[in-house]
Amino acid sequence: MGIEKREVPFVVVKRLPRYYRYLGELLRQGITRISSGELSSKMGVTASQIRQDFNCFGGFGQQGYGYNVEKLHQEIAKILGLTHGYKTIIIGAGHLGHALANHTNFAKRGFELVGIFDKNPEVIGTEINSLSVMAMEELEDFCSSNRVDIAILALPKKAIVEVVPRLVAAGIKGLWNFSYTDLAVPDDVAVENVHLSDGLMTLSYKLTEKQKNGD
Amino acid sequence: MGIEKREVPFVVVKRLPRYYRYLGELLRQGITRISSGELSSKMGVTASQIRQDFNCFGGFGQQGYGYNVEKLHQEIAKILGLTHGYKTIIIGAGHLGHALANHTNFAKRGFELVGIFDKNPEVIGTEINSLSVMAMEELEDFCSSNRVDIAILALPKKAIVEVVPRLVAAGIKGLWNFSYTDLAVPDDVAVENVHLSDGLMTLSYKLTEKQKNGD
DNA sequence: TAGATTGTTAATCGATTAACAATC
DNA sequence: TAGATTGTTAATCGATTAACAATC
Repeated sequence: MGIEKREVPFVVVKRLPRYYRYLGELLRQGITRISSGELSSKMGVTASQIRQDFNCFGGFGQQGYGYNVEKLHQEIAKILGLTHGYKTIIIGAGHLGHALANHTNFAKRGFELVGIFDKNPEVIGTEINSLSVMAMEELEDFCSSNRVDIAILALPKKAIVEVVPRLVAAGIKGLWNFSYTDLAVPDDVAVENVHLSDGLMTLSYKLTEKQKNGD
Repeated sequence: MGIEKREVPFVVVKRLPRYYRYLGELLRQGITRISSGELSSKMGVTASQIRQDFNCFGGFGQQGYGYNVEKLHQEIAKILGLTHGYKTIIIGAGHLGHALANHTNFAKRGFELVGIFDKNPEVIGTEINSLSVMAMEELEDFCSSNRVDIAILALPKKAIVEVVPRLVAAGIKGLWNFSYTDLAVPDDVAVENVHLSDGLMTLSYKLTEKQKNGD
Protein backbone atom coordinates (compact mmCIF):
# COMPACT_ATOMS: atom_id res chain seq x y z
CA MET A 1 0.00 0.00 0.00
CA GLY A 2 1.03 3.59 -0.53
CA ILE A 3 4.54 4.16 -1.80
CA GLU A 4 6.37 0.94 -2.50
CA LYS A 5 9.45 1.44 -0.32
CA ARG A 6 12.34 -0.87 -1.10
CA GLU A 7 13.34 -2.93 1.91
CA VAL A 8 16.55 -1.73 3.53
CA PRO A 9 19.34 -4.32 3.16
CA PHE A 10 20.34 -5.74 6.52
CA VAL A 11 24.02 -5.03 5.85
CA VAL A 12 23.12 -1.37 5.91
CA VAL A 13 21.15 -1.69 9.15
CA LYS A 14 24.14 -3.38 10.76
CA ARG A 15 26.27 -0.35 9.89
CA LEU A 16 23.88 2.13 11.47
CA PRO A 17 25.04 1.70 15.09
CA ARG A 18 28.55 2.59 14.01
CA TYR A 19 27.37 5.72 12.20
CA TYR A 20 25.36 6.56 15.27
CA ARG A 21 28.44 6.27 17.46
CA TYR A 22 30.57 8.49 15.23
CA LEU A 23 27.86 11.11 14.88
CA GLY A 24 27.38 11.14 18.64
CA GLU A 25 31.09 11.78 18.99
CA LEU A 26 30.98 14.66 16.49
CA LEU A 27 28.01 16.10 18.33
CA ARG A 28 29.94 16.03 21.57
CA GLN A 29 32.76 17.85 19.82
CA GLY A 30 30.35 20.56 18.78
CA ILE A 31 30.59 19.81 15.06
CA THR A 32 27.31 20.71 13.41
CA ARG A 33 27.82 19.73 9.78
CA ILE A 34 29.78 17.10 7.94
CA SER A 35 30.18 15.97 4.35
CA SER A 36 30.20 12.35 3.28
CA GLY A 37 33.84 12.89 2.31
CA GLU A 38 34.92 14.02 5.77
CA LEU A 39 32.95 11.29 7.52
CA SER A 40 34.42 8.83 5.07
CA SER A 41 37.98 9.58 6.07
CA LYS A 42 37.13 9.53 9.78
CA MET A 43 35.42 6.16 9.60
CA GLY A 44 37.52 4.47 6.97
CA VAL A 45 34.69 3.72 4.58
CA THR A 46 33.98 5.22 1.15
CA ALA A 47 31.97 8.39 0.77
CA SER A 48 29.91 6.58 -1.82
CA GLN A 49 28.86 3.97 0.68
CA ILE A 50 27.90 6.59 3.20
CA ARG A 51 25.67 8.39 0.73
CA GLN A 52 24.14 5.15 -0.51
CA ASP A 53 23.46 4.02 3.03
CA PHE A 54 21.76 7.21 4.10
CA ASN A 55 19.74 7.27 0.93
CA CYS A 56 18.13 3.96 1.79
CA PHE A 57 16.12 5.98 4.25
CA GLY A 58 15.63 8.94 1.99
CA GLY A 59 18.21 11.67 1.75
CA PHE A 60 19.07 13.55 4.89
CA GLY A 61 21.65 15.75 3.24
CA GLN A 62 21.71 18.89 1.24
CA GLN A 63 23.65 19.44 -1.99
CA GLY A 64 26.62 21.73 -1.62
CA TYR A 65 26.38 21.61 2.16
CA GLY A 66 26.60 18.06 3.47
CA TYR A 67 24.75 16.63 6.41
CA ASN A 68 23.52 18.25 9.56
CA VAL A 69 25.11 16.16 12.28
CA GLU A 70 22.34 16.50 14.80
CA LYS A 71 19.57 15.80 12.33
CA LEU A 72 21.37 12.77 10.95
CA HIS A 73 22.00 11.49 14.45
CA GLN A 74 18.33 11.82 15.28
CA GLU A 75 17.20 10.20 12.05
CA ILE A 76 19.36 7.17 12.67
CA ALA A 77 18.02 6.93 16.20
CA LYS A 78 14.52 6.96 14.77
CA ILE A 79 15.32 4.26 12.21
CA LEU A 80 16.89 2.05 14.85
CA GLY A 81 13.87 2.52 17.07
CA LEU A 82 15.89 4.19 19.83
CA THR A 83 13.30 6.92 20.15
CA HIS A 84 10.68 4.48 21.40
CA GLY A 85 12.35 4.36 24.80
CA TYR A 86 12.03 0.61 24.91
CA LYS A 87 11.81 -0.82 28.41
CA THR A 88 14.16 -3.65 29.24
CA ILE A 89 14.55 -6.20 32.00
CA ILE A 90 17.56 -8.34 32.76
CA ILE A 91 17.05 -11.99 33.64
CA GLY A 92 19.96 -13.24 35.70
CA ALA A 93 21.83 -11.05 38.19
CA GLY A 94 25.15 -12.85 38.00
CA HIS A 95 28.31 -11.09 36.94
CA LEU A 96 27.18 -10.74 33.35
CA GLY A 97 23.74 -9.44 34.28
CA HIS A 98 25.40 -7.11 36.71
CA ALA A 99 27.87 -5.84 34.12
CA LEU A 100 25.06 -5.22 31.63
CA ALA A 101 22.98 -3.42 34.25
CA ASN A 102 25.84 -1.04 34.93
CA HIS A 103 26.41 -0.47 31.25
CA THR A 104 25.63 3.21 30.99
CA ASN A 105 25.58 3.21 27.22
CA PHE A 106 22.20 1.51 27.13
CA ALA A 107 20.47 4.38 28.86
CA LYS A 108 22.35 6.79 26.61
CA ARG A 109 20.89 4.92 23.64
CA GLY A 110 17.37 5.38 24.93
CA PHE A 111 16.83 2.01 26.55
CA GLU A 112 15.29 2.07 30.00
CA LEU A 113 16.22 -0.70 32.41
CA VAL A 114 13.19 -1.25 34.61
CA GLY A 115 13.84 -4.55 36.34
CA ILE A 116 16.34 -7.27 37.20
CA PHE A 117 15.33 -10.81 38.06
CA ASP A 118 17.12 -13.75 39.60
CA LYS A 119 16.13 -17.02 41.21
CA ASN A 120 18.91 -17.08 43.81
CA PRO A 121 17.41 -16.05 47.20
CA GLU A 122 20.76 -14.60 48.26
CA VAL A 123 20.67 -12.12 45.41
CA ILE A 124 16.98 -11.25 45.50
CA GLY A 125 16.46 -7.92 47.20
CA THR A 126 19.99 -6.65 46.68
CA GLU A 127 20.39 -3.37 44.85
CA ILE A 128 21.93 -3.10 41.42
CA ASN A 129 22.03 0.28 39.81
CA SER A 130 19.30 1.46 42.20
CA LEU A 131 17.01 -1.41 41.22
CA SER A 132 16.13 -4.11 43.71
CA VAL A 133 16.62 -7.60 42.25
CA MET A 134 13.26 -9.35 42.00
CA ALA A 135 12.38 -13.02 42.32
CA MET A 136 11.53 -14.94 39.19
CA GLU A 137 8.04 -15.52 40.59
CA GLU A 138 7.34 -11.81 40.22
CA LEU A 139 8.05 -11.84 36.50
CA GLU A 140 4.50 -12.15 35.14
CA ASP A 141 2.99 -9.60 37.49
CA PHE A 142 5.76 -7.15 36.79
CA CYS A 143 5.45 -7.49 33.03
CA SER A 144 1.70 -6.99 33.08
CA SER A 145 1.89 -3.85 35.19
CA ASN A 146 4.87 -2.44 33.27
CA ARG A 147 4.90 -2.60 29.52
CA VAL A 148 8.27 -4.35 29.10
CA ASP A 149 9.60 -4.61 25.55
CA ILE A 150 12.95 -6.36 25.75
CA ALA A 151 14.37 -9.09 27.99
CA ILE A 152 18.12 -9.46 28.28
CA LEU A 153 18.95 -13.10 28.92
CA ALA A 154 22.03 -13.34 31.13
CA LEU A 155 21.49 -16.77 32.62
CA PRO A 156 22.85 -20.28 32.09
CA LYS A 157 21.83 -22.35 29.10
CA LYS A 158 19.77 -24.81 31.15
CA ALA A 159 17.65 -22.10 32.69
CA ILE A 160 16.70 -20.66 29.32
CA VAL A 161 14.23 -23.35 28.29
CA GLU A 162 11.72 -22.60 30.97
CA VAL A 163 12.18 -18.85 31.08
CA VAL A 164 11.71 -17.98 27.42
CA PRO A 165 8.11 -19.26 27.11
CA ARG A 166 7.19 -17.30 30.22
CA LEU A 167 8.68 -14.14 28.74
CA VAL A 168 6.89 -14.66 25.45
CA ALA A 169 3.62 -15.30 27.24
CA ALA A 170 4.18 -12.13 29.25
CA GLY A 171 4.28 -10.17 26.02
CA ILE A 172 8.00 -9.52 25.61
CA LYS A 173 8.74 -8.53 22.03
CA GLY A 174 12.54 -8.76 21.92
CA LEU A 175 15.13 -11.12 23.36
CA TRP A 176 18.79 -10.29 23.64
CA ASN A 177 20.28 -13.66 24.31
CA PHE A 178 23.71 -14.20 25.89
CA SER A 179 23.08 -17.88 26.61
CA TYR A 180 24.67 -19.54 23.57
CA THR A 181 21.46 -21.31 22.63
CA ASP A 182 19.43 -20.89 19.53
CA LEU A 183 15.96 -19.92 20.67
CA ALA A 184 12.68 -21.08 19.19
CA VAL A 185 10.20 -18.24 19.53
CA PRO A 186 7.05 -17.08 17.73
CA ASP A 187 7.47 -15.05 14.58
CA ASP A 188 6.54 -11.76 16.15
CA VAL A 189 9.34 -11.91 18.71
CA ALA A 190 12.70 -10.49 17.64
CA VAL A 191 15.84 -12.27 18.77
CA GLU A 192 19.47 -11.26 18.80
CA ASN A 193 21.87 -13.99 19.84
CA VAL A 194 25.24 -12.99 21.22
CA HIS A 195 28.05 -15.47 20.85
CA LEU A 196 30.87 -13.85 22.75
CA SER A 197 33.42 -16.53 22.02
CA ASP A 198 32.95 -16.05 18.27
CA GLY A 199 34.76 -12.76 18.61
CA LEU A 200 37.60 -14.35 20.50
CA MET A 201 37.94 -16.98 17.78
CA THR A 202 38.00 -14.33 15.08
CA LEU A 203 40.74 -12.57 17.02
CA SER A 204 42.60 -15.85 17.27
CA TYR A 205 42.40 -16.20 13.48
CA LYS A 206 43.71 -12.68 12.86
CA LEU A 207 46.53 -13.21 15.32
CA THR A 208 47.49 -16.50 13.74
CA GLU A 209 47.48 -14.98 10.26
CA LYS A 210 49.64 -12.08 11.35
CA GLN A 211 52.18 -14.41 12.85
CA LYS A 212 52.24 -16.53 9.70
CA ASN A 213 52.82 -13.54 7.43
CA GLY A 214 54.90 -11.61 9.91
CA ASP A 215 58.31 -12.96 10.75
CA MET B 1 56.10 -17.93 -2.56
CA GLY B 2 55.49 -21.58 -3.38
CA ILE B 3 51.86 -22.33 -4.16
CA GLU B 4 49.89 -19.16 -4.66
CA LYS B 5 47.08 -19.69 -2.16
CA ARG B 6 44.14 -17.38 -2.64
CA GLU B 7 43.42 -15.34 0.45
CA VAL B 8 40.39 -16.56 2.38
CA PRO B 9 37.58 -13.97 2.31
CA PHE B 10 36.91 -12.59 5.75
CA VAL B 11 33.18 -13.30 5.42
CA VAL B 12 34.09 -16.96 5.34
CA VAL B 13 36.34 -16.67 8.40
CA LYS B 14 33.51 -15.01 10.30
CA ARG B 15 31.31 -18.01 9.58
CA LEU B 16 33.83 -20.52 10.92
CA PRO B 17 32.99 -20.15 14.62
CA ARG B 18 29.41 -21.02 13.84
CA TYR B 19 30.42 -24.13 11.91
CA TYR B 20 32.69 -25.00 14.78
CA ARG B 21 29.84 -24.76 17.25
CA TYR B 22 27.52 -26.96 15.19
CA LEU B 23 30.19 -29.55 14.56
CA GLY B 24 31.00 -29.65 18.26
CA GLU B 25 27.35 -30.28 18.95
CA LEU B 26 27.23 -33.14 16.40
CA LEU B 27 30.35 -34.61 17.95
CA ARG B 28 28.72 -34.55 21.36
CA GLN B 29 25.75 -36.38 19.85
CA GLY B 30 28.08 -39.07 18.56
CA ILE B 31 27.48 -38.27 14.89
CA THR B 32 30.62 -39.14 12.93
CA ARG B 33 29.77 -38.12 9.37
CA ILE B 34 27.64 -35.47 7.76
CA SER B 35 26.91 -34.27 4.24
CA SER B 36 26.78 -30.66 3.21
CA GLY B 37 23.07 -31.22 2.57
CA GLU B 38 22.32 -32.36 6.11
CA LEU B 39 24.45 -29.65 7.69
CA SER B 40 22.75 -27.16 5.41
CA SER B 41 19.28 -27.93 6.74
CA LYS B 42 20.48 -27.93 10.35
CA MET B 43 22.18 -24.56 10.03
CA GLY B 44 19.84 -22.85 7.63
CA VAL B 45 22.45 -22.05 5.01
CA THR B 46 22.83 -23.49 1.52
CA ALA B 47 24.80 -26.67 0.91
CA SER B 48 26.61 -24.83 -1.84
CA GLN B 49 27.89 -22.24 0.59
CA ILE B 50 29.08 -24.88 2.99
CA ARG B 51 31.06 -26.66 0.28
CA GLN B 52 32.47 -23.40 -1.03
CA ASP B 53 33.47 -22.29 2.44
CA PHE B 54 35.28 -25.51 3.30
CA ASN B 55 36.99 -25.49 -0.03
CA CYS B 56 38.67 -22.21 0.71
CA PHE B 57 40.91 -24.26 2.94
CA GLY B 58 41.21 -27.19 0.61
CA GLY B 59 38.58 -29.89 0.61
CA PHE B 60 38.04 -31.85 3.78
CA GLY B 61 35.30 -34.04 2.33
CA GLN B 62 35.05 -37.18 0.29
CA GLN B 63 32.80 -37.66 -2.71
CA GLY B 64 29.88 -39.96 -2.11
CA TYR B 65 30.49 -39.90 1.64
CA GLY B 66 30.40 -36.38 2.99
CA TYR B 67 32.51 -34.97 5.77
CA ASN B 68 34.03 -36.64 8.79
CA VAL B 69 32.69 -34.56 11.66
CA GLU B 70 35.69 -34.95 13.91
CA LYS B 71 38.22 -34.21 11.21
CA LEU B 72 36.29 -31.18 10.03
CA HIS B 73 35.98 -29.92 13.60
CA GLN B 74 39.72 -30.26 14.08
CA GLU B 75 40.54 -28.59 10.78
CA ILE B 76 38.44 -25.57 11.65
CA ALA B 77 40.09 -25.38 15.03
CA LYS B 78 43.45 -25.37 13.29
CA ILE B 79 42.42 -22.64 10.85
CA LEU B 80 41.08 -20.47 13.66
CA GLY B 81 44.29 -20.98 15.60
CA LEU B 82 42.53 -22.66 18.50
CA THR B 83 45.14 -25.40 18.56
CA HIS B 84 47.85 -22.97 19.61
CA GLY B 85 46.50 -22.91 23.14
CA TYR B 86 46.83 -19.14 23.28
CA LYS B 87 47.35 -17.77 26.75
CA THR B 88 45.06 -14.94 27.81
CA ILE B 89 44.92 -12.44 30.62
CA ILE B 90 41.99 -10.30 31.68
CA ILE B 91 42.56 -6.65 32.54
CA GLY B 92 39.83 -5.44 34.87
CA ALA B 93 38.22 -7.65 37.48
CA GLY B 94 34.89 -5.87 37.61
CA HIS B 95 31.65 -7.62 36.80
CA LEU B 96 32.46 -7.92 33.13
CA GLY B 97 35.97 -9.23 33.74
CA HIS B 98 34.54 -11.60 36.29
CA ALA B 99 31.85 -12.84 33.91
CA LEU B 100 34.42 -13.42 31.18
CA ALA B 101 36.73 -15.24 33.57
CA ASN B 102 33.94 -17.65 34.46
CA HIS B 103 33.05 -18.17 30.84
CA THR B 104 33.80 -21.85 30.50
CA ASN B 105 33.54 -21.81 26.72
CA PHE B 106 36.89 -20.11 26.36
CA ALA B 107 38.76 -23.01 27.91
CA LYS B 108 36.71 -25.39 25.78
CA ARG B 109 37.88 -23.46 22.73
CA GLY B 110 41.50 -23.92 23.69
CA PHE B 111 42.18 -20.56 25.32
CA GLU B 112 44.01 -20.66 28.60
CA LEU B 113 43.31 -17.95 31.12
CA VAL B 114 46.51 -17.41 33.06
CA GLY B 115 46.02 -14.13 34.88
CA ILE B 116 43.59 -11.43 35.97
CA PHE B 117 44.67 -7.88 36.78
CA ASP B 118 43.02 -4.97 38.51
CA LYS B 119 44.12 -1.72 40.06
CA ASN B 120 41.58 -1.70 42.87
CA PRO B 121 43.36 -2.75 46.14
CA GLU B 122 40.13 -4.21 47.45
CA VAL B 123 39.97 -6.67 44.59
CA ILE B 124 43.66 -7.53 44.36
CA GLY B 125 44.34 -10.88 45.97
CA THR B 126 40.77 -12.14 45.74
CA GLU B 127 40.23 -15.41 43.90
CA ILE B 128 38.40 -15.64 40.62
CA ASN B 129 38.16 -19.00 38.98
CA SER B 130 41.10 -20.22 41.11
CA LEU B 131 43.27 -17.32 39.97
CA SER B 132 44.37 -14.66 42.41
CA VAL B 133 43.75 -11.16 41.04
CA MET B 134 47.07 -9.38 40.53
CA ALA B 135 47.97 -5.71 40.82
CA MET B 136 48.55 -3.73 37.63
CA GLU B 137 52.14 -3.20 38.75
CA GLU B 138 52.82 -6.90 38.25
CA LEU B 139 51.78 -6.82 34.60
CA GLU B 140 55.19 -6.49 32.97
CA ASP B 141 56.90 -9.08 35.14
CA PHE B 142 54.09 -11.51 34.65
CA CYS B 143 54.07 -11.13 30.89
CA SER B 144 57.80 -11.62 30.60
CA SER B 145 57.82 -14.79 32.68
CA ASN B 146 54.68 -16.16 31.02
CA ARG B 147 54.31 -15.97 27.28
CA VAL B 148 50.92 -14.23 27.19
CA ASP B 149 49.28 -13.93 23.76
CA ILE B 150 45.98 -12.19 24.27
CA ALA B 151 44.74 -9.50 26.65
CA ILE B 152 41.04 -9.13 27.28
CA LEU B 153 40.25 -5.49 28.03
CA ALA B 154 37.38 -5.30 30.49
CA LEU B 155 38.03 -1.88 31.95
CA PRO B 156 36.64 1.63 31.60
CA LYS B 157 37.39 3.75 28.55
CA LYS B 158 39.61 6.18 30.43
CA ALA B 159 41.87 3.47 31.76
CA ILE B 160 42.52 2.08 28.30
CA VAL B 161 44.89 4.77 27.08
CA GLU B 162 47.64 4.01 29.54
CA VAL B 163 47.19 0.24 29.65
CA VAL B 164 47.35 -0.58 25.94
CA PRO B 165 50.90 0.71 25.34
CA ARG B 166 52.09 -1.29 28.33
CA LEU B 167 50.47 -4.43 26.95
CA VAL B 168 51.96 -3.86 23.52
CA ALA B 169 55.39 -3.25 25.04
CA ALA B 170 55.00 -6.44 27.05
CA GLY B 171 54.63 -8.38 23.83
CA ILE B 172 50.88 -9.02 23.75
CA LYS B 173 49.83 -9.97 20.23
CA GLY B 174 46.05 -9.76 20.44
CA LEU B 175 43.58 -7.41 22.14
CA TRP B 176 39.96 -8.25 22.72
CA ASN B 177 38.54 -4.89 23.56
CA PHE B 178 35.26 -4.38 25.43
CA SER B 179 35.93 -0.71 26.14
CA TYR B 180 34.11 1.00 23.27
CA THR B 181 37.19 2.78 22.06
CA ASP B 182 38.96 2.38 18.78
CA LEU B 183 42.51 1.43 19.61
CA ALA B 184 45.65 2.60 17.88
CA VAL B 185 48.16 -0.24 17.95
CA PRO B 186 51.13 -1.37 15.87
CA ASP B 187 50.41 -3.37 12.75
CA ASP B 188 51.48 -6.68 14.20
CA VAL B 189 48.94 -6.55 17.02
CA ALA B 190 45.51 -7.97 16.22
CA VAL B 191 42.47 -6.19 17.64
CA GLU B 192 38.87 -7.22 17.97
CA ASN B 193 36.57 -4.52 19.25
CA VAL B 194 33.33 -5.53 20.92
CA HIS B 195 30.51 -3.04 20.82
CA LEU B 196 27.86 -4.68 22.93
CA SER B 197 25.25 -2.01 22.46
CA ASP B 198 25.38 -2.44 18.68
CA GLY B 199 23.62 -5.75 19.13
CA LEU B 200 20.96 -4.16 21.28
CA MET B 201 20.40 -1.50 18.64
CA THR B 202 20.08 -4.12 15.92
CA LEU B 203 17.51 -5.90 18.07
CA SER B 204 15.70 -2.62 18.52
CA TYR B 205 15.56 -2.22 14.75
CA LYS B 206 14.19 -5.73 14.20
CA LEU B 207 11.61 -5.23 16.90
CA THR B 208 10.52 -1.91 15.46
CA GLU B 209 10.21 -3.41 11.98
CA LYS B 210 8.14 -6.32 13.21
CA GLN B 211 5.76 -4.00 14.95
CA LYS B 212 5.43 -1.85 11.86
CA ASN B 213 4.64 -4.81 9.61
CA GLY B 214 2.77 -6.80 12.23
CA ASP B 215 -0.52 -5.40 13.42
C1' DT C 1 28.68 -51.22 -10.45
C1' DA C 2 25.14 -47.74 -8.94
C1' DG C 3 24.29 -44.11 -5.79
C1' DA C 4 25.75 -40.42 -3.35
C1' DT C 5 28.05 -36.38 -2.61
C1' DT C 6 31.95 -33.76 -3.17
C1' DG C 7 34.93 -30.17 -5.60
C1' DT C 8 34.61 -26.77 -8.93
C1' DT C 9 33.03 -24.10 -12.75
C1' DA C 10 29.48 -21.11 -14.46
C1' DA C 11 25.35 -18.13 -13.65
C1' DT C 12 23.07 -15.09 -10.68
C1' DC C 13 22.49 -12.00 -7.41
C1' DG C 14 23.60 -8.21 -4.41
C1' DA C 15 26.65 -4.89 -2.60
C1' DT C 16 30.24 -1.56 -3.33
C1' DT C 17 32.41 1.90 -5.91
C1' DA C 18 32.68 5.35 -9.54
C1' DA C 19 30.79 8.98 -12.04
C1' DC C 20 28.07 12.83 -12.87
C1' DA C 21 23.89 15.55 -13.40
C1' DA C 22 20.93 17.97 -10.14
C1' DT C 23 20.79 21.53 -6.91
C1' DC C 24 21.75 23.94 -2.74
C1' DT D 1 26.88 33.10 -9.89
C1' DA D 2 30.57 29.61 -8.82
C1' DG D 3 31.76 25.92 -5.83
C1' DA D 4 30.57 22.19 -3.27
C1' DT D 5 28.37 18.16 -2.36
C1' DT D 6 24.45 15.54 -2.57
C1' DG D 7 21.23 11.96 -4.73
C1' DT D 8 21.21 8.62 -8.11
C1' DT D 9 22.42 5.97 -12.10
C1' DA D 10 25.79 3.00 -14.15
C1' DA D 11 29.97 0.01 -13.77
C1' DT D 12 32.53 -3.06 -11.10
C1' DC D 13 33.41 -6.19 -7.90
C1' DG D 14 32.59 -10.00 -4.85
C1' DA D 15 29.72 -13.35 -2.78
C1' DT D 16 26.09 -16.68 -3.19
C1' DT D 17 23.67 -20.11 -5.61
C1' DA D 18 23.06 -23.52 -9.22
C1' DA D 19 24.72 -27.12 -11.93
C1' DC D 20 27.35 -30.94 -13.06
C1' DA D 21 31.44 -33.63 -13.97
C1' DA D 22 34.69 -36.12 -11.05
C1' DT D 23 35.14 -39.74 -7.91
C1' DC D 24 34.60 -42.23 -3.68
